[in-house]
Amino acid sequence: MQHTQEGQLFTDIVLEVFKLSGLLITAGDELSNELGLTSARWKVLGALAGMESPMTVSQIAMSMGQTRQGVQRLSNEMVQEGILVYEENPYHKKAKLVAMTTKGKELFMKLEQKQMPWANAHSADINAQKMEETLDVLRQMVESLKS
Amino acid sequence: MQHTQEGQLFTDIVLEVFKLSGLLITAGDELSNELGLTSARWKVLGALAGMESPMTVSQIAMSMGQTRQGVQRLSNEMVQEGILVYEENPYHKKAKLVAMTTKGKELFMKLEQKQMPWANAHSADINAQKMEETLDVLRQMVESLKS
DNA sequence: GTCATTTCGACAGCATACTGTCAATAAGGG
DNA sequence: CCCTTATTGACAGTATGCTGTCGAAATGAC
Repeated sequence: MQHTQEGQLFTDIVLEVFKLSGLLITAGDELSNELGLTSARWKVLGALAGMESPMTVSQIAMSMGQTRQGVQRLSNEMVQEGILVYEENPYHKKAKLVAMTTKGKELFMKLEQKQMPWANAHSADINAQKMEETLDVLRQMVESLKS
Repeated sequence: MQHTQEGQLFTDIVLEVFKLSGLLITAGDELSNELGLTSARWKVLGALAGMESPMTVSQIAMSMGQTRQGVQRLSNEMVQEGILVYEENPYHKKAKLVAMTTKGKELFMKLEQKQMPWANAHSADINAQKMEETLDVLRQMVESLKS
């Protein structure tokens, strides 16, 4: 068996995604570390900020594409530090809802203020139409791998 | 400061790359585990296979976009298991050259035979031209983040 | 209402990958 | 040749994220 043309491109993209992911985690850590956060915690805040209503740990994990155990560990630590708070869930007594505290919301706003110029600078020379198509391809790959 | 159009797309791509990377590592582990390997070790073999001549640990790490310490750990374990072997480096007495053993080469061939149909299947419904552009965008992002 | 199934929090264990540090070695400039 | 600098291997510590397991609780079918 040989790679099809698409299969070879797919494989090349896979290798590039591995490299890029490592660089992005490092960059995210650098952007967030002076606020006492990391890439992983930032992503939890981002998941919460992207929704109007608070979510359970499982729902956050689902939206991040990770396991609930990992998110549980992060959110427990962030509750300890006063960034998040567990609220009673009227629909489920055991699965508490995770919400940002005022401190958490302030942190996330500061992070966004640092992330925006960073993202703008690193994307200035990249064609927007090609980025749209990139996003589309990546989403297709995610969808294909989820099943 | 607000996101530019490109900055917003860049940010969306970043989040999708995080998701995809996790799924790909899991998929790679599944493909390789019955051969006693993992995604990380597979990548080391891939780096070696992509070059004609053997490389040092530092060179492998550089090509993988990782730190030499991590690759050193992986390669030490793989030497223990007879997959890799350290050879004397005529140009540097301390930095040994890493090479695949016969067993390592056989493993990598078997991995490729499993990876190809997997890649072909998951890419069959994705437009090749769009994948070319995706690869191009990802490489631009990697380049932008390296500096 | 009862019971099987699912979900949830917690914990343990493992693999990956980062940083920092250290001593030993190698490389290069004077 | 000597001495500063860079590279290398090894080790420790930390963070992330996976799997698996467990008991408790919630859910849903009947």
